[in-house]
Amino acid sequence: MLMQPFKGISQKPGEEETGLKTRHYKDGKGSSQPSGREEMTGLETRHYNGSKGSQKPGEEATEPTVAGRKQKQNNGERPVSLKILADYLGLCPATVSVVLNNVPGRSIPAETRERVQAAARKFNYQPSLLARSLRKQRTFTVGVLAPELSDGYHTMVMSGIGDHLMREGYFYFTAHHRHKPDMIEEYPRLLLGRGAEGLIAIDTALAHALPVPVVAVAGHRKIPGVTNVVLDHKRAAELSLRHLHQLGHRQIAFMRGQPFSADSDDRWKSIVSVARELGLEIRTDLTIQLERDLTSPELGYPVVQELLQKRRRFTALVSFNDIAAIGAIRALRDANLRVPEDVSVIGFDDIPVAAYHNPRLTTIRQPLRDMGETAARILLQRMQGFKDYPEEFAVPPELITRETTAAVNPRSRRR
Amino acid sequence: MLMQPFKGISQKPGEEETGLKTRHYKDGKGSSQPSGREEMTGLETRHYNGSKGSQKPGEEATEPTVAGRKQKQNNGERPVSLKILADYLGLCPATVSVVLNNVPGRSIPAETRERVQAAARKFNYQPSLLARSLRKQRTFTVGVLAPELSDGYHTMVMSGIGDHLMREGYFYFTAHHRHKPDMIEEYPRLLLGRGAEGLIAIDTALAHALPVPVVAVAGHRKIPGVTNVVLDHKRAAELSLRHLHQLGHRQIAFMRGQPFSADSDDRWKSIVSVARELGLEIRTDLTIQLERDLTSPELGYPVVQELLQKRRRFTALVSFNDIAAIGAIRALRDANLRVPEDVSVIGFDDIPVAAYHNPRLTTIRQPLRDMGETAARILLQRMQGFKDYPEEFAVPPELITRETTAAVNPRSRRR
DNA sequence: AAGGTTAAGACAAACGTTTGTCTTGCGCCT
DNA sequence: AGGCGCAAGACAAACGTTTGTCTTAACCTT
Repeated sequence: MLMQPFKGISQKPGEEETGLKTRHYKDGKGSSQPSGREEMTGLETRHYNGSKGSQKPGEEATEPTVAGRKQKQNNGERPVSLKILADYLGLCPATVSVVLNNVPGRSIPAETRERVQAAARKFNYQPSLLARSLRKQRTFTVGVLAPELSDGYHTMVMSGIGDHLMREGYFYFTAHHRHKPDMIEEYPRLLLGRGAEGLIAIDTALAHALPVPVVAVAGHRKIPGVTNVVLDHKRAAELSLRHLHQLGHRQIAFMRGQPFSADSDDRWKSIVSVARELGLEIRTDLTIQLERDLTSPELGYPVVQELLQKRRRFTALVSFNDIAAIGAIRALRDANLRVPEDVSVIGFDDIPVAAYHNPRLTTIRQPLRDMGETAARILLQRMQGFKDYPEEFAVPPELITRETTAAVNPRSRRR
Repeated sequence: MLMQPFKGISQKPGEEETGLKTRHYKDGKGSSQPSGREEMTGLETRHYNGSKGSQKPGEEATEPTVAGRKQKQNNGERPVSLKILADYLGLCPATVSVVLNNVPGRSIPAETRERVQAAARKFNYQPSLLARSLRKQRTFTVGVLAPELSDGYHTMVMSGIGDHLMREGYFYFTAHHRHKPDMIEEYPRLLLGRGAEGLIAIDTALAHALPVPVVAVAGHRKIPGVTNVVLDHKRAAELSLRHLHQLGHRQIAFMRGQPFSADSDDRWKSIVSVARELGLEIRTDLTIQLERDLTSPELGYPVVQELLQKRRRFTALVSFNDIAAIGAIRALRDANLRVPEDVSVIGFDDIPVAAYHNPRLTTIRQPLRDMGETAARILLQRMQGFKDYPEEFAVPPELITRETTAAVNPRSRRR
């Protein structure tokens, strides 16, 4: 009993420890000789150089085992740690870490290097990012906050975010808040507690900046220190209004988004501004205002019904988004108006539904996936200390011409 | 200089330390008296009982500061830790931890308790889940693996998963693999390295079980040890076929899903079985096979065109899913067939698009959100050591009757 | 007054890493 | 032979918690 076999990795019964010549990393607990270093000097060759002879290369990996002193019931079977690996190799954990991370400036002979790497493979060593994060004060993790996970808009942005983050080796927590203010308040804190080094908030009424970099996508408010990735609404308005204008439309109805949201305010302001440039009149009796919940299915239906009851003449409708446009089209059809023959309708977003709808929806495409990627990119830059970021980052939209817009029809049976 | 003020939380210039009577938690570095404990006994009142007098309640919180010896450049501004809080309170971190976690069986006087809680609030203390996780070997984190983040099917499941997990106080990492085998192999390992205690894989061709509990949703393969949450395909087939049967349809075309997927195999087997029960014939010349990529937009279009060229008579089409159904309907219309007057079409999934489509799609609803919740529930149970779980968990579908199915039309101009 | 009990909280070890510093032996130089 | 430089790797201290054990003073009992 002068020398125990290395703790932590159990030997197969067949192979004795004699051939292994492992060396103990002194940790003062496992070895039975408290001050036995001197006695062991004979064995303490710095260079471990006998393993290959006694260990057949093709041999199966022996099962790693928990190293705990008290050896609590060994189900649970913890994954093999650096320490266990080091014990097995007769090295100190630090050295193993150095090898596995290719730390520059540390000289490790090729043989040791290979030995360590082979052992890591053999035991399928997976470093604990938890421990690493704690030590390095760096988690490579960010938090993503969205109102909803089942909504096409948000998930498309998330998809872009995910693409970029994973490409850069980051992982992310997702949390959804359903626009509940207390959750919007609480989750960022929780995410930071879990080590998120940055936060992306999609379509969220964030209250304030945080002690980590924050990037918003279509943020509801402008918050100092928070970069807001938004659509270039001016360009969007130009695309849709010019399109309709070129088709001959002069009497255009408009749908406004919910109030108190920077995003929908911006959209509206841009429309007003571009309409003025084009000499188009925005009539209040042709303007309808959407209620709060923008994801409700038949969003556009009732408001357009209401509009139709006014019996005002219009040849085109600019919808706040695609969902509302679809509801609007249904309302128009139910009133025996054809789209696009009698009324042209243009949507916004280009959600996946839009291309499938019958008729296919003409719309302004928000490059949502790009916006997500952009947000992730900016966040990572800011996390690397890049200070010179814009307060707002506008992404250009695209006009997708499909089937719901057409030239004004002189023979149309309008009201 | 006999006593320094507590390190780690900087005082406002105005308020002197005299009134604070903090007590040093002995850590051997900050205090200038290495063996000065005896000399300090006069100050070492166990009960901290003078702060209220000198600290006005309404007073703003002083800014916490990094405690590091070397006091590296103090931007970065680390969040306040248990140790800092303890130093401030003149307690030991362990005690603060005990109070903040309400550890049972430890006696802490109410006054101390309140003092600690007040300080935690004051400095907005947020425990490091990282450190906690490392210590407790418990992360309250799971991983969620999906092919895609922008797809309605997957995100609806994710939404259910997220709901349940957050409700139970868990957070989760999301990773998407786009069906790439190497990522399907790699991500689970990475997720475990980050401390995930369990894994949910949606629509994924997982290769093997893992050292943590795994639950699949619509898993491609049956893997021992992995609970698979699937739709009750038998019931689904009954719902759709009985529906069409009752409407008088006898000549029915079928669309099969991609091969080598357990999920689509099960669907098909159930259809065959139920058709037999109902005495419906499944004709091979009315059966079309879908290609691999099921999320491609116009999935159903070409295959139905091909079918139509055969000039076989059929009055109804059972589609593999909603997306394909929409493509199919377009193909039918382009061939001057009306839906549902000439051909009834029934979809599968009830994706959000389905209700918006024109005509609204009759379909079999997969309770995707429920399936996600169920998967999360099962996972959590298994993580708590619950062993008695089923290998497969079937969730019942629902028939959603909308506008694309109708009774067989005797005056139909069929081919 | 001695001993026992208990309340309050300190202490230390541990979780699994990383990193700055230190030790030791070896080879080389003059 | 003494000194130097360097290669190889050990050592120890952190990162921020939690938890089992230990200490101390006060209180209680007889």
